[in-house]
Amino acid sequence: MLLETKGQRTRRAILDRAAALATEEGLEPLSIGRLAEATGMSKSGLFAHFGSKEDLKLATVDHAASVFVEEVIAPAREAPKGIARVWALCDHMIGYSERQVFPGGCFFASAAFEFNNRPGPVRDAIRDNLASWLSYLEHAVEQAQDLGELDARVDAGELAFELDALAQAANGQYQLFGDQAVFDRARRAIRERLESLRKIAA
Amino acid sequence: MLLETKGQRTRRAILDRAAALATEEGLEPLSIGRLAEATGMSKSGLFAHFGSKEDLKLATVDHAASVFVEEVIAPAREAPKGIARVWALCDHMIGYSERQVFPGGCFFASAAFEFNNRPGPVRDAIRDNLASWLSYLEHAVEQAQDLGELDARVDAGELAFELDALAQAANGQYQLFGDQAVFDRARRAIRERLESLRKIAA
DNA sequence: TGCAAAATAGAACGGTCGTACTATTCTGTC
DNA sequence: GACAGAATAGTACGACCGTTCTATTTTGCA
Repeated sequence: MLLETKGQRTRRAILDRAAALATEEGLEPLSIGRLAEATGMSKSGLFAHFGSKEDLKLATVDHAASVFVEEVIAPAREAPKGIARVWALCDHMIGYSERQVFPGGCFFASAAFEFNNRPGPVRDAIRDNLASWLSYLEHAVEQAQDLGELDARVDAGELAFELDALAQAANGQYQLFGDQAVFDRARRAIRERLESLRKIAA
Repeated sequence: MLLETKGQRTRRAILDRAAALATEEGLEPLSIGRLAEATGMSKSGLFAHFGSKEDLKLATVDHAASVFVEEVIAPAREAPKGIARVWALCDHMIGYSERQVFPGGCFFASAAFEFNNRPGPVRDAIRDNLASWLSYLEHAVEQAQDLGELDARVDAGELAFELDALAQAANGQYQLFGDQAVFDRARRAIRERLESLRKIAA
């Protein structure tokens, strides 16, 4: 038996397309028929991989989460703990938006706004993923503070909020205005904010 | 003849509901039937006010823009030019989100993400409104610099980007997490950023 | 190579969508 | 108070939605 059965391979291919299309057209309005057409499958053949559209949406969110980890979290983990890692997280977050890993920008930014006010498991999954990102960023800030690299008087949650806000704004404005300069703008703002809080080694 | 004919009154009531519902359900998926039900009208009766759904969407965006001006721009214009007005713009922007002028948060934040990748007049209208907000904020920053209240070495566009990012993040996170503390968080970050750039009167 | 099981396709369902057409009710002016 | 025109309602249409059921093809191990 191969490492991956054919069904699993197809399923992953579907979810890849689904996550991509969801950032362009939205997760809810992305129809089974549209997705089947985009993957060259029949509606029912595709549908059989998921019990329902709700399941498809949930699986798409999960898939996008693993892409995010792969593209942002994992590479940043290679940077040393401290300011370097905080910076790496922000930089890779912006890079993931800039490189258009998803054609419509950050999957979770789009999905969060779409499901803001639609209670249910899909919204919960999106919320949990974003909360987890924010708390990971906050944790990295705390590490930098514990290492004496960052001013410990600033609230870690507050700083994480600010850094994420800048990265998110770059993502959103690039999608809307199409000007890549926003990425530099966000990077510079983040770098300057971090520098302003850097502690000289005692 | 009255100042406003009955048709105009109805039309405005429809657009009020449409803008509100759009922030909850989205502008595209908000159907004519759904909106008719919400306003107690028949589908066709409502539809007759707009030649097409596209027209309805465009009218809704215009209506939301006038609400935004009324709730954010106009009150901020009462603050004196300079740092005070920059602060007032941000503070009212956050307040407009906090008070839930639209039940699903800032109309343009939701709409921008929804129409990011859907070319057409609706996307253009949303983009133009957001561009106009950003340039107005930038202009206020420039005024504060010209008045010698703000460090003139910082790029006005860059600072406007940062301030807007913080306000937008508060809007987004509140919608998703429901914790009002993000508004204080954004206000504090904005206030501290402005204070760090305040120039002592020469 | 054969064969059960997995994967995919086809056709059909009730429901809702945006829209067009026609009929009815309401408004405001003379 | 009548009457033209505006405002609203009723009905119907084709298209697509998610989903179900049944048939067909493909897969991978015995």
